[in-house]
Amino acid sequence: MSKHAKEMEILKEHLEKHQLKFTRQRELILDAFLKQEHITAEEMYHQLARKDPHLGLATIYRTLNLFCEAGLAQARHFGTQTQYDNVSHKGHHDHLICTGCGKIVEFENCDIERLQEEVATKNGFTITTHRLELYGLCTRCRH
Amino acid sequence: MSKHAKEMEILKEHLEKHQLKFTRQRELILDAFLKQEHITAEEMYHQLARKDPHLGLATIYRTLNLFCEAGLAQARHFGTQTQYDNVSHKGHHDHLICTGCGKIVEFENCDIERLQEEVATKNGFTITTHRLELYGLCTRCRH
DNA sequence: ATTCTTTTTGATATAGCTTATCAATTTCAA
DNA sequence: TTGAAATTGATAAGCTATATCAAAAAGAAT
Ligand SMILES: [Mn+2]
Ligand SMILES: [Mn+2]
Ligand SMILES: [Zn+2]
Ligand SMILES: [Zn+2]
Repeated sequence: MSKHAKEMEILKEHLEKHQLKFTRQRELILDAFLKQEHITAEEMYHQLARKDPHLGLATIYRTLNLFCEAGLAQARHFGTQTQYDNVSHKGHHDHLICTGCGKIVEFENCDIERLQEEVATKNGFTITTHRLELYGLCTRCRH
Repeated sequence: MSKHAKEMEILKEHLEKHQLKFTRQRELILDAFLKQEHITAEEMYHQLARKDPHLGLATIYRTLNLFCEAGLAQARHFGTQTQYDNVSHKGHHDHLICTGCGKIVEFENCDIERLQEEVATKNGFTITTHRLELYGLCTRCRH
């Protein structure tokens, strides 16, 4: 049984349901993706260039977006770059981002989530999504 | 005394301090900017085209970025578009954004801010900036 | 295994938004 | 009034992501 059997199964189910095909590229990209917590399309492109020099950048983008539709990934826009977040094994969370070294730390805070709902209700809004990012310096970069 | 005398003064002080010049375009753009809470460069371009059809889009961008440096504006990236936020008369705040009609509501919540600091400290981070946006539907768009 | 339809891929063009370039113009201090 | 320095407007270029399209691959049916 492969290391990423469960996620591979989720992908295959999504593919079947939408009459899409299982390809060598999709398998390759999923394997690489699941080894990371957060990765950009560009990083993945360079990383996979070693395994398959002919893999196109457009295919990387298309496939990562496919993973988003299948619920395995989420696109996150941090600063200027777009990180694809491997959410196959985790629930909702927000991020701390170090502007020094690029380190990303995930966190969950129910109190903040609850206060957000309160703010929305007070203003007559119904929240569908939100975005909370804390930018700063990590311990190492502060020194 | 002009309606935007105070802000005009802030701009002039910034210009002097940085050996920049006070121009007709900067005055025109500041006047238009201060009438809005949030505006995109593109919107401002079209709005001012009536008053001065020769005003270039690059000048709009340059000038709005100048206002950011002078502390009169802040660039905010909501969804795909960049809104310039008129912060001349207000302190820190976050936003509720209606994905139906584009309405933007500002809010301040000390409890959320405090919890953010807590989260950062717990993870060894020192926050320099943050970003909190709540996306959803306003009362009108929900019906 | 072969055929055949549909989807996918890779190379590249294009889009959308913002900044860079640069000659001509304007500002403003001397 | 003069002249150095900054600004402007038109447009090219940069950057990231998507669109295009002919060739290739997938996979169901035979
Ligand atoms: Mn994450
Ligand atoms: Mn605002
Ligand atoms: Zn760091
Ligand atoms: Zn609305």
